[in-house]
Amino acid sequence: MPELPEVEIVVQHLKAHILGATIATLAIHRSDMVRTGHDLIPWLPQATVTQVHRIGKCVVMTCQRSQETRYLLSELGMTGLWFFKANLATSPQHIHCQMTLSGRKTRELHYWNPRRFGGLWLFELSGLEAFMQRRFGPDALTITQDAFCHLVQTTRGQLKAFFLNQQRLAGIGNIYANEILYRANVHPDAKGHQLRSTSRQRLHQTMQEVLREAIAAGGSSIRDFRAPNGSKGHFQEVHQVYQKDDQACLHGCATLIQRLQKERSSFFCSSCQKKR
DNA sequence: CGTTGAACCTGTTTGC
DNA sequence: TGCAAACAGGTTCAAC
Repeated sequence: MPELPEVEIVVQHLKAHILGATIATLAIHRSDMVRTGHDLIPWLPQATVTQVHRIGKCVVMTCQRSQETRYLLSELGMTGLWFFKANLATSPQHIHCQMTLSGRKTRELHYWNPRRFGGLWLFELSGLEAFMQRRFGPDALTITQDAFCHLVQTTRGQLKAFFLNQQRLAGIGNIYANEILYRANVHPDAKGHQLRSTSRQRLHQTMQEVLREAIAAGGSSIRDFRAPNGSKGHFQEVHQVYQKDDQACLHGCATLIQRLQKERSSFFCSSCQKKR
């Protein structure tokens, strides 16, 4: 479910509500959701959350106790969310981790994830750095135009696949890949290295515009996505192509939006989106 | 090294 | 109505 804008919303809410809070208790209901660092679970109680930030589509909470620092990284997968109240989770049996907190108004945190894609990782600094290096390319929201254009130029495959590959560029998923390519007038099957320089630059500009607008709108709530307080995002209301197959292109041409492939489909306008 | 496609899981929607 | 198949925003891993 959550791509960069949704994870950013989750991080904003966590920052506002639990920064400076101390973890009082921690309960793991499904230990297989903890992918790495089981030995660090007993360390967490009495640690204070000193930082919350986003890496690609992951949420990282920095935890401090005495002079030691550890990191709780969570990946949300397709259906994962953090909630401030257990009753915000529509199926309580899929809450896999619960914390109680002290020192702030918000006293609970619940990790809910019905499909169980994603999970929790507990790291020391070296482990976190190795994980980041292995998994993530530069962040889509902050990458410079030059660095982005270089990535595109060195991509032999289709641009849609490039956007989904987190090792090349971190943060974009299927919704935003489709929306960005449409707004930039670039065909999803266009080969990266065949794109003209102006198209590469426009793609970078459009990508960051779309991401910023989506964050400002609270993200996209297609079916499950909710912020930790239960509120929905609104960016789905202005999606132009995602799941709009057979609807008229909004650029004013008479073409209908097409859908390519059954799963993780590309949605695009064959008149407006060019392969170069 | 870069790219592709199947596998992983549960819940909801679609179609017969 | 009931059941099965198709599909959903995610990553991983093997194979090319």
